[in-house]
Amino acid sequence: METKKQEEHYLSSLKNALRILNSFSMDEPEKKISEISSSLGLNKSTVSRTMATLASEGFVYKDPETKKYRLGLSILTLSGVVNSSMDIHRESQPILNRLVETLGETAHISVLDHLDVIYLHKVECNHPVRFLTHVGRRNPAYCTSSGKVLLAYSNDDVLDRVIEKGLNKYCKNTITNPKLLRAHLLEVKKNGYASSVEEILDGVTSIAAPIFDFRGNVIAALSVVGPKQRLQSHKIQSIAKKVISAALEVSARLGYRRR
Amino acid sequence: METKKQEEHYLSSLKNALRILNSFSMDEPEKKISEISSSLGLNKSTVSRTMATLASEGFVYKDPETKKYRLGLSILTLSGVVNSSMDIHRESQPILNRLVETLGETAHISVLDHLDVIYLHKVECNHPVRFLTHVGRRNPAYCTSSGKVLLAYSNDDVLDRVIEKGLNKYCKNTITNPKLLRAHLLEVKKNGYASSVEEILDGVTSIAAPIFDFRGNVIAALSVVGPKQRLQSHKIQSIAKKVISAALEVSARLGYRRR
DNA sequence: ACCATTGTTTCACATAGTGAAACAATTATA
DNA sequence: TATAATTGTTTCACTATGTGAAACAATGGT
Repeated sequence: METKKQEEHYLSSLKNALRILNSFSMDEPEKKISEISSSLGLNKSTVSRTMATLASEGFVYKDPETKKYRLGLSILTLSGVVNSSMDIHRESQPILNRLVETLGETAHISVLDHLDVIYLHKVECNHPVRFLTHVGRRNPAYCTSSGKVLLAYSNDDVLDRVIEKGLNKYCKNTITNPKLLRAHLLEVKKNGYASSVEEILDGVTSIAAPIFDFRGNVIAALSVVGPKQRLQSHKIQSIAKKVISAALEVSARLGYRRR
Repeated sequence: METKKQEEHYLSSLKNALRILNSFSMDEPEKKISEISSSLGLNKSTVSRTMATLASEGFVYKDPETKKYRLGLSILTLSGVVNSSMDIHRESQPILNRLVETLGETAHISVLDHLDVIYLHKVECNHPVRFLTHVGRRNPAYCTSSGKVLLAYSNDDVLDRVIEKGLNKYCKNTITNPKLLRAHLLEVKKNGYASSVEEILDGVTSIAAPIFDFRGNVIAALSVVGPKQRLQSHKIQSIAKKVISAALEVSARLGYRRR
């Protein structure tokens, strides 16, 4: 008991429950008790009681047909609280709307969470061909335009940790060489925007620019995403200009004053 | 026969944590340990340990500036799973977009959760004057158009429980008489739509129609909301027609075949 | 500087959560 | 239809775990 670290005094039954919740994903949106039990290495009865408690507060829902559990509406209610209590969510809405209208492509706001980018907000375009991004989605930072912007402007140790964790080749243009990545991010910071053409997914291009808070810190990125065919290479510069100015508009609304 | 016994099997530390999470709201998006402790009647140390565990899995986040806790990004990630695993969310998107464009008002998809309506999905209009609804919001069912639609098509015992819980006069036109409410809901079912003019909030009008699944059950409502001045009484019928047909389109996409 | 307020950690204790196994309830197979 | 197999819930005994009071830290306000 003496040598145990401080982090170990987490409440284990709660920790179990949260791990169970976090194990739900797009690929596995519904699960049976036994599946959860074996995949997380928890006793059947523990899982059973945990799920019953989670259900009692609306965090999961037991489908009466399939008898599988899915995430419940309390999650949705809480996500509404998260969104509406975020200044950036509110302030970016009209600017994103306008940008989507002029460019005809989907726009996002995203932030860095650990080593990933996570999408906070999304305004979809009307094009029939769209992508399967969604609010809350995580992507590796080093192969998305928004992630690269956020890395470019964050502390060096974040980048160090990203590199230490390893650079996977997701797609043909993914930067997997640490040196090249460092050089590329310096370039991104110099240009004030990042672009990503087939670095994470075939045929997908994105362009991102930083959003600053009142202190001049980069707190988020604004990006547009679309198929390579529509966001062609020779258009990237002019689109980037629009993305940068939209991001600056959001920054201004958050109290940022350009020097 | 099972309800009472099961309550004793709930994991209390988990239940505490979930109650804490559910206590976050639009009005109280951030809280200190002591506030949580006193408002929920939990010991300081219990709350402290619970929050630490919640933070370790990203369910809350401690603002380093204010030292207050707010809901974390895991919530957003999970809400993305909830949304994307819902057929209705995906299928309604283009239809809502079109409706918002033609009517110029905000549209929602909502469902019944216990005795409340809860908004699953929202497409906002471009009007500068909008309402503070948000995805995940709960409203009493009996004084919103979508709630009335959902009540009109659900089992009698749901309505009984709503009435038993009491009909509060939220606004000048709120129906607080049980008999009148029952009669009104029969009318709603006959017409195939519901309207609500200043039943929940001053100056707010909404119009809703039911969405059916492949079995012909009503599983959600589609509604438009706007200021009384724009959604004037004499226009309601014609707007309702459009709302009904949009709702039927969504129903068709979910496999509903009109008989 | 002081006291007031809040958050974290310690500690002893009793409760509350655990796992194995029994029991139900389904579902699959013969 | 019977039988086996799989899965979910409940029981039960045990002790690990979460709890509250109080001590300790860390701030903040006056």
